[in-house]
Amino acid sequence: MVNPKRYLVTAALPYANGPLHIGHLAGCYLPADIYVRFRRLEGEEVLFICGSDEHGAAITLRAMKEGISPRALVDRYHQLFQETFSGVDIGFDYYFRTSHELHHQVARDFFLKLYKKGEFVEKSTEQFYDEKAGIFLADRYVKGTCPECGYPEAYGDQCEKCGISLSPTELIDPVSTLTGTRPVLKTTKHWFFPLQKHESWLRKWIEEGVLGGQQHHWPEQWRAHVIGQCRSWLDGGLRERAMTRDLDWGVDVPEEVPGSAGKKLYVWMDAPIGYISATQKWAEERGADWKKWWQDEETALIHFIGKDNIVFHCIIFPALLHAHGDYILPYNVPANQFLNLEGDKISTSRGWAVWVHEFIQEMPDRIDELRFYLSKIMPEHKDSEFQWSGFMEAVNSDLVNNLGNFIHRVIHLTHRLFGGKVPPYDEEVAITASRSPDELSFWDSEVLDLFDLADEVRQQIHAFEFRKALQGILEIAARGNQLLQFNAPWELIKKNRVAAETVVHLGLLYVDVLGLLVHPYMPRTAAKIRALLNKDAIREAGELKEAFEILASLERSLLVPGSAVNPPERLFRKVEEAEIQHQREKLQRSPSKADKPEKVKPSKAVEPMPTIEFEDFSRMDLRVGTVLHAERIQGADKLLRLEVDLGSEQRQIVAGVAQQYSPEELIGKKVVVVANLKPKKLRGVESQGMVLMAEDRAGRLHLVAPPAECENGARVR
RNA sequence: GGCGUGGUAGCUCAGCCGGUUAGAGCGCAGGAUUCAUAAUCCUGAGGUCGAGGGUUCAAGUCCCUCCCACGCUACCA
Repeated sequence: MVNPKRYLVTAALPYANGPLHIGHLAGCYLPADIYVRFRRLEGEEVLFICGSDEHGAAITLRAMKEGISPRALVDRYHQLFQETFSGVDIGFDYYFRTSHELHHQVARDFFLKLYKKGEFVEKSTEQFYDEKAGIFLADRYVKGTCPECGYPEAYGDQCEKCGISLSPTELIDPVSTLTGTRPVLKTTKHWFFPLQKHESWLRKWIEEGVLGGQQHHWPEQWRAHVIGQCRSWLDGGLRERAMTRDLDWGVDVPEEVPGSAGKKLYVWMDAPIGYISATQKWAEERGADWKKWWQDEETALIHFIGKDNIVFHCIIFPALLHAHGDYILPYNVPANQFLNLEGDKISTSRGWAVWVHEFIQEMPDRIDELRFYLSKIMPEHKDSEFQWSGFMEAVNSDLVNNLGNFIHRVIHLTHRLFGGKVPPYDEEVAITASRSPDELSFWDSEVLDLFDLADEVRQQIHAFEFRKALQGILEIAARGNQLLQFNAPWELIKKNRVAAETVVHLGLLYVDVLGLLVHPYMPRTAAKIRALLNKDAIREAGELKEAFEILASLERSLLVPGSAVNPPERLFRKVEEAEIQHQREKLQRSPSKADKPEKVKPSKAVEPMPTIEFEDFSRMDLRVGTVLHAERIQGADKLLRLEVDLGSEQRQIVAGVAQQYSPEELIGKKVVVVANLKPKKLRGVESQGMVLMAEDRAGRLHLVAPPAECENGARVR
């Protein structure tokens, strides 16, 4: 493709279990919105799609906590999202939701097609099952004590205290969060998508931009961290991934698939299909064609996301789309990094965030200012930080002093010197160049200068460099200020009226161009600028393209001499210290500090564990053994494979002590072994027991050594 | 632990394929100016380019090691 005919732009589907914060906005919604608006100003055909992601275990869990149905929870956030987006002028063409019946249908069809093509592998695995509730438990439904740090509220997929990722079977004393009962392991069947089968074409597509022998896109236009992340996945070897779950809230696995009862699509398969279903819904409502957006090679699909989503949008979803066969693949995935807040990570659970819906309520007249500041600090290539003092500085110096004041200045001069009418311009009269007070210039070269500056902005947007483009816009305003400063039309008019007229006309031209360029970032401000100049409201229908053509042709100005200009109006108001102080205090009042689970150092005292019955203890079969053989396990830097003599038998045991003990050190050592522990595979090697270790203050492990006189197989009790 | 991205003036960041005294904006200091929302314009001070090695006539810019931040991922039974 390489030269797209139209653009299908998506922004990550927000997950309906919490409100939106500024990080979400800066991460993908704002850049997507800016991109879409800019492309439309250039007359391109664009469709902008998004919607609420409403399935998954976390939503059921959250709903249960609040004592409401998942439906009610999802409805609440869907509503809030829509209000929030429209409150900050994120202008989706269609905002859908994955709980909608049409989406279910589309997702099921998608799955069924892959199933029929034989793209899945069926596999049975053991998973925790809640006998009381009668359902299988997703990882997050299982809670227990973290084997790493002893935190008693760890989830089956991760401990929120120490951050280690877990599998539910690793938890000590696992408990179902649904019923509080102890879950049992049970076999369940799932459909897996073998990503490894797609590795070679994925690599070519990502690294060279080549798909099916054709140049699909230019990889150098993709961000470094996006490609890097993908390469890291590819190099690490792709694996099969389960595409289904045992859940009761989500998209059903199609009934045509045998054994589908009770199975739902994995949310990460379900959600991106939402982009497709949303497009279909949009098309259905206005009798448009959705296929050209998803099936025409000349459509550029662009996913705006945060960096945590890269693998899904660059590897898994494209692989699914490709396997399906009917769809185009993303043209670019401009993922942003993360936005921090006042020195700390934004955290929904800790309440360390600036909520967008609250901002809208508290500062309803500062929406453009928020969009501006977030654009200015957008984490395009690395994490960045939102600071209220930064917000104040940016608004006051960039918007009030530079941009706002310049526009006000020009409009004011037009009224003061020329009775509020656009003055004529003279191509022959010499004026001082805006670029330097020592250079003479003329109309043509000044117009072309302006054109060049604006064109630079254009190119930056095309390259997804929204910060640079914004800088370029501010530079245009600064250039405008220089033009006025160097020529001083308020003085010049006394000696050379024609020159003064030309300078002010040029100033108005700057204002007009700024009005257009600023629109994607600050649509409200752009509307005010248009109104000042008495121009039609921006309809995002090629206005910029037209303006560029006129400027480049030098045949006429964008403004008609003699036409009226409205009286100056303030575009921006300074932010006072008190305003941001209020916001800072609000942030400090958040539950954040108190609740923040501190990262535990290994030296931390181990908390006492609950009392157990004697029988609980006696169920353990502890034996004395001798290490006969020890060796490293390939690809594992913490694991050793041990062969231990337990008297009556030899066992293979995997121990995570490679960093403290070398294999040689262990051979011949007497150890205490838990002999009746259920075997488990670690790094592909089965471990038939566990060697007891004591942990010292630094977290290092030491063998628990039985007395030398005990023989192998002796019981420990 | 592995991988990825980043670590450049007080702050926010540019610096592509290595090449003269390392740049911009904000902030700060001095000056000019008064048409404008005490705005603008000019000038200036400020950096051993995360640390340490190496390659080269020449290195923020390439290579190695290490440290820090963030993300992804994984095997401490």
